[in-house]
Amino acid sequence: MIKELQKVYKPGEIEDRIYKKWEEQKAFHAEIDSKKKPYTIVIPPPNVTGQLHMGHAFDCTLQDILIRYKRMSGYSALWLPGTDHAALATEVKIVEQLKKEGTSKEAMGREKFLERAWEWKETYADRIISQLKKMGSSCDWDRLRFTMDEGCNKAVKAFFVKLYEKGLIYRGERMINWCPNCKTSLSDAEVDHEEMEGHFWHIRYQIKDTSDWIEIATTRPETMLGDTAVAVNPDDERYKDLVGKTLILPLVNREIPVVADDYVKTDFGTGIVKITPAHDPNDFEVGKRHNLPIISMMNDDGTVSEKFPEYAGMDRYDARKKIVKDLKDGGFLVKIDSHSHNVGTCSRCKSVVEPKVSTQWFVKMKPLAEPAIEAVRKGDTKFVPSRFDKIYYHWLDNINDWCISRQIWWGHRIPAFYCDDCGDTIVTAENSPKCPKCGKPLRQDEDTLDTWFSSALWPFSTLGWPDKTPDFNYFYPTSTLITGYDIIFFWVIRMVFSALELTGEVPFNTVLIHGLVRDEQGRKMSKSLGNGIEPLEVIDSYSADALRYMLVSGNGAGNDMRFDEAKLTAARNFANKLWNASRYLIMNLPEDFTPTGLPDNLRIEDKWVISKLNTLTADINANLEKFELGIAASNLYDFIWDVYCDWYIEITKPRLMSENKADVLNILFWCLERILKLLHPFMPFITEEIYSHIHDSLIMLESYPVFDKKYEFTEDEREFGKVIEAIKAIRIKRAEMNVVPSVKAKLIAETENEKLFTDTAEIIMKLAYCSSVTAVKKASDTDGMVTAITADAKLFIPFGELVDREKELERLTKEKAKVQKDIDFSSGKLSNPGFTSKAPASQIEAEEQKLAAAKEKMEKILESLSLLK
RNA sequence: GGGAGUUUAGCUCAGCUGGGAGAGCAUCUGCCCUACAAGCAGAGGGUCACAGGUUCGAGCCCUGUAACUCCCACCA
Repeated sequence: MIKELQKVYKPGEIEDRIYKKWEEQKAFHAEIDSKKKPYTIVIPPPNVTGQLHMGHAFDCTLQDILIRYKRMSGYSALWLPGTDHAALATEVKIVEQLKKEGTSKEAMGREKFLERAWEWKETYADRIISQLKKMGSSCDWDRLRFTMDEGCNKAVKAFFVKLYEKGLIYRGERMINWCPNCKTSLSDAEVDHEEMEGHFWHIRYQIKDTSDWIEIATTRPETMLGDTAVAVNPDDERYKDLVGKTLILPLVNREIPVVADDYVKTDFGTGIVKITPAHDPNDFEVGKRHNLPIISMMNDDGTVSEKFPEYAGMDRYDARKKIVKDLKDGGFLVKIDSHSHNVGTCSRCKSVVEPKVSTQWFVKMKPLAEPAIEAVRKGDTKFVPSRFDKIYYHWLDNINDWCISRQIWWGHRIPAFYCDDCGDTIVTAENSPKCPKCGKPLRQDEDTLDTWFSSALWPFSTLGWPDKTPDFNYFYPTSTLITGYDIIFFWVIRMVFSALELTGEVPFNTVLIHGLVRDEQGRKMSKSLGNGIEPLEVIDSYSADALRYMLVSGNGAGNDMRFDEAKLTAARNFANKLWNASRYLIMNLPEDFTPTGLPDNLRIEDKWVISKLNTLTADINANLEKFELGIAASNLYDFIWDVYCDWYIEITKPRLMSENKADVLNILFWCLERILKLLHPFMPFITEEIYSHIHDSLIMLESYPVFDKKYEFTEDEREFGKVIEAIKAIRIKRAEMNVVPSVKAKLIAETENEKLFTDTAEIIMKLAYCSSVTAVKKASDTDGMVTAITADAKLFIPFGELVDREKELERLTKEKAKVQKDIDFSSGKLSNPGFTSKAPASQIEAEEQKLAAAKEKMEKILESLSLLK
């Protein structure tokens, strides 16, 4: 039953209704089906820290296009959704919120705090899910997951226990990044490096029992409290005698040795370095080599330790000021230079992080990294675009052990237990284990795991691992991972090495990398700049289809894209165009129309459009397979707007108004169906809505069109192209002479191809505003007529009185020159032995055809010129 | 200090394995032609950053230069 479309396209009401319909019919649900091949995408789980931004909108659009395409192409297509607990990021947000309420997590206690966190999670996860739905995401909501749900917890414990048992997880005292504000350790990846203007404080230390001094330079003078040595390069002639001497540390009066170490550069600073093993990773290494004591001068919150009563409890920066002042007063400060240097900051709270020696849990990375490098090298996992494998390799080649323990509450508690009686450490997946020796209850480690420890398992923990579930067996490994280049090293590498370790397979075959969405000035969208654009607001004013189309069209894979209001308008207009084109056909269809497919006797213009649509179908499929979604999107735009609407619909108008229109209706119907299906992954809502007016079934569950040889009409396509060329030539002529469309004129077409022009006379009349078309081999009585020239025809129009002979002469001369250039170019190419001997035959043939066409055109121009004179 | 990306029409950007430069917006001209003025028909506008090289042929491949952007890195 055919149902009319409303006159005005109103996406708002349509989109919500359509989404509900999909959900009600369980259209997103993927079944295990042995007759189908699986295609799996796991969503990069958005953090439950807030709502979705434009980057998420981009990310989920790409995923939805691919999953809809694959679903329609006969795969059992699973898009598995979920959210990430985002341990530290979320905890920081909640702590902020508590602060506003005048309380703190310490005041609340762990249990109450976690209750609060779960409430937070519910709120934000719901919001994120509803936003994903707004975008049209066809996720299998029956399989919705969360990184801290039961299944993920089980996977995390299994992972931890396995690595521990293999000796790949260990606990130890190492130099780590410490955030004094969040009061937790951080991994290297969670530290941002910022260039900051700072100072170089030159301080002098006295050599014991002498009146000699040495001068050192430091950017962090407060750490001198923890100095346990001073180092020089062993090859530095200047300080040869100094090695082995003892110095008196100013203010503290501690005696410290001078040691020789290669780490010190002779050409930087004074060539003498203060060594503070507790507060600098390099110094820590130096300290190890020289057996230096580690003296920590700072508390976990960034205040000075009680060991230094003068400064105890002072914030690190206040202490710095006072220490500098005291050094100055004591005559120890030589000078202060300006110096810009890189400072590590906490990626969550932006505080300056402190290197700190601390007992933490680590993953030994080298043995895990090697197979991960190998997997990409072998091509088991491919990056698209391929250049991104460099980031991947670079990170893995230089990887250090991964600090996984965090001193926060929101997250997976580390499955390690300690017996206070016998001092044993037990790592187990059990919930309340007893000490195997003394049988006493054990104390669980207070710390939680880095959030990436659980997201590393996402592609398989969500499918049931560690159990061999039917889902896991069928849908794993997943097919394509889609994510931004900014989290390759956070997430992608961790998924690859954990998958290889735990499942023995790569987690996905392809990683499709996309860029960032920037604002209209090209800046990164961020909260602090306030330049973020809300996807929901865009959807309200332009529709989700338009947003999706805007995000995906015309941008190169892996490149950043600029948010562009004009592009959004264009996308909205495109949707509107499709709406109206569909509405036009539907209103011409009888209510009881039943399509009978393409008729047997197709006209040349029908074959033209069918053949072009067939080629488009091939191109779209090919581009989607290559992940060239942007190209596929613009291919569709061009075909729908230009070929289908502006040409074919216009061409068929006369036939549609005639008595015998069953054939043309069927052809138009066939084209529209195919167009809607091809476009559906890109603009799911509008295509589904239109489809519902011509069919009872869901378009999203129909088959995706594929190229079919029987719809290929190369010859007719080319022939009809000549008619189009003639129509364009006449239109140009009329435009030049300012003849309005309402003024029709007789047309005489002088051509070798009379039949073509006779057969298409009606079309030419309509589109080139003619009252009649006469095709002849040789025209007579054309004196004073206007001529439009194509390679295949000379077109005469009786606008003699409108012709300015001078102008016409000028125009023809110009065109002659242009065609002459073509002839020169082509014949030059063809007479070049290099070209004719080396170029492919098809290329040469094409060039010959071009030359012939240009020559024919030239003849006609010359003829017209001679008539004018 | 290493690495990557970008540089194409006034603006924002496409351009797949090398075969006479494209789109949208903007500008100009003319159109309500019974789907669409969120539209239709036309027009103008580019030494494809620069310099070399490879090739019969380069926006595309190679080398170098410049500008901008980003990522990584423990020079105190």
